[in-house]
Amino acid sequence: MTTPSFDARAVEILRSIVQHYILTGEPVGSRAVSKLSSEGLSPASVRNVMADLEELGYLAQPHTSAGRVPTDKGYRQYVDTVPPGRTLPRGDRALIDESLGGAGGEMTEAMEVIPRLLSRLTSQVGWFVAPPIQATILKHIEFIRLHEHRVLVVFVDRAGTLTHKILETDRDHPQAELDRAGRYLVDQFAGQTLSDIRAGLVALMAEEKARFDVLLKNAVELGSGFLNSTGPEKRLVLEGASNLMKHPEFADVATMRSLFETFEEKHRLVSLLDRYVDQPGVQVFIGRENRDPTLDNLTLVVSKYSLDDRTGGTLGVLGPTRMEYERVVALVGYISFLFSDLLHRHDG
Amino acid sequence: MTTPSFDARAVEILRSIVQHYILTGEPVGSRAVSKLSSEGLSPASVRNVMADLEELGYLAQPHTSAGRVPTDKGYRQYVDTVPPGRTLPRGDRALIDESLGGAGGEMTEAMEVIPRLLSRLTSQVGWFVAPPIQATILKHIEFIRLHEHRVLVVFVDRAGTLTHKILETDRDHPQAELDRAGRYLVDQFAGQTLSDIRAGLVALMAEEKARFDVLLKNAVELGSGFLNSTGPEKRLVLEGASNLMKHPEFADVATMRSLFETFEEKHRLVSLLDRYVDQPGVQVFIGRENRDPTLDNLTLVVSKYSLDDRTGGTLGVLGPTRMEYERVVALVGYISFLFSDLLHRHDG
DNA sequence: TATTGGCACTCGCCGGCTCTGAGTGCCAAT
DNA sequence: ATTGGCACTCAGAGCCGGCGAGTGCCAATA
Repeated sequence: MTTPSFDARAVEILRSIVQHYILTGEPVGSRAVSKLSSEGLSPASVRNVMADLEELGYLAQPHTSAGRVPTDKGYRQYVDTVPPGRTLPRGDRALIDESLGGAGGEMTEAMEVIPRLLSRLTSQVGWFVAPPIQATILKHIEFIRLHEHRVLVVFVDRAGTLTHKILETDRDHPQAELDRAGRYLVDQFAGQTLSDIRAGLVALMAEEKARFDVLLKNAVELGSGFLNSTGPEKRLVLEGASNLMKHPEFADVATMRSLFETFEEKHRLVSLLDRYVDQPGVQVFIGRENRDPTLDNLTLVVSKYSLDDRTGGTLGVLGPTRMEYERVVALVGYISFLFSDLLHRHDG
Repeated sequence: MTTPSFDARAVEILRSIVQHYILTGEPVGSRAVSKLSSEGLSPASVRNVMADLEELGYLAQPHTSAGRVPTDKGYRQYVDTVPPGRTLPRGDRALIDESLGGAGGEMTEAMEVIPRLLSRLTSQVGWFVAPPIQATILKHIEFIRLHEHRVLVVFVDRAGTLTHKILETDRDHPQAELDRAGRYLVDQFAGQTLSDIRAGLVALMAEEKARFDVLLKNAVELGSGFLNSTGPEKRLVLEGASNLMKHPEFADVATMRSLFETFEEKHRLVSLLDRYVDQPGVQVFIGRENRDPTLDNLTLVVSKYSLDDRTGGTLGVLGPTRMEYERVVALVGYISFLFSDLLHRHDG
């Protein structure tokens, strides 16, 4: 008994099988590989190699009398060896340039446009995660009186993210006072991150209270009220979930349902996706490689975009493990590059 | 041959069948009805009545050897004759009061809280449509400079709806100028509806241009820029779509998919739901009664909430035709009542 | 020694068959 | 008018057998 080999020919055959399977969705038999593969190998030879590949865990058989299907490990090998070069089709590139051409690199806009774009191009789920709110840099803050004890806080950061929140206040603040408070905070803190501002506010409040004039005191109180209630995360936008139902691998309603339930719990997804914000380049997580069991049959393609040296967010695609890896990776990479560029160009 | 009868007993039997079917989801046979029904009728007698009810279109048989199932018409009869009284369970009411108790009757908040509440209570799709933007009354408008030619407009109406939009401008406006423009518009137009404001702006612009000072001119231009691009509708929020997959009637993936695609085209749904904004009370549209073919197997429960005498929006539930009509109608009615009340109380 | 043609074998899928049981429609008896 | 009785219908589950794609293995080959 010899140990199974994983030589150049095996790699080539694996590549051929993965490509064919991605294309058709049908298990690939030795006959098909023999015809497709450039090297003129007979089905019997191919079978030997395939048996080895299966033993090594790159392929699996749905059942004895069927062809082979790539495993997660098989896909992994494939994406790792595929040249990361210029694999972006012309048409795709044109569409992206057009869609993002009019955009000005603001987060508010990107959160709508980018997931939709990704979803359309790939027929899968496109997603976008905005940077965490603590990392954003104050551009503008505004307090608007709603009723006696309720104030609407509108916060805009330098990247064009819009956040808002309703604050319950102890006493009634007239609008004029709120306007002054907003202006004071902007004068004092514009250009700083929320965590800096939080620190600054704490420092101010630690100073002897008597020295505060009423205005300053109110501004500080309202500001810290906003900061202390970070609120539920609305940083994630998903688009095209129904696309997943097109794919035969999700014919099972039960799987589908648990997947959609996951989509509805956005905060869980956000914390999953935030893990990848520090890695450069386009990352691919295939099937089980995602730690989450609901994503077992899915591949996550992630790319970070950068806001400045320290911070950024992520965007990408979620789809069945059987996806057009080369194209999707190229798409996600290009879009995140373009968006980072937009952000930097307008960051003045 | 006699014409089929639809007397009191038939009504009673129909009611019994509908209730039983709602409960179990299984076709109901004559034996079951005979046991359940208060009148001690034998299965054979019940069969006669059921045959009549089928002939009249209130019932249908999935196949010859199965029990009966209510048709849309059968459900219609049922909801029309069910007493609209106090059918709201204690627990439901408590949960609603608690969830809405902390709320202040602002649209921004309602758009999050209400659909989720409806979805949780019914295990179906909860939805909420904000009033059309033209009907809202200006409370606050704010222009924030993003870059040379891009301005973020934030608009808040009296009911607490927050709208925003990015505007491309011909020239660069410094922030100070934008602040003045915002203040001018608020001073001039606060308390008016957008359509009034539009008319007012047109009137102002019609006046001899020379008489404008620069400030006023800019304010008017920016304001009308905002008004003229109403933008895509984000008035609708849906929650709990995955709940529908729980119901066996949607085991078919194809149906499911076209339904979810409909959910993603929100503007289409909005225009569907806006039709019902003028009718008072809770309305129920069963199956085909919704003109839309994708909603053939679904029931839409709608209630208007009122913002003021003239305007309001709608909220409700979407679920399979087999739903707990009494409870859902009571829920939707109570929530819309409570929310209208909140709106009026805070409208000062 | 690597490759290949041949061949027996496996097994999912499909169509057809039967059996079962729930439920019906109808009729004659009450 | 109601009801017991009875023949009838039909979906669904379970079983069989044929088919065909694809495999593993082995002996023949270059």
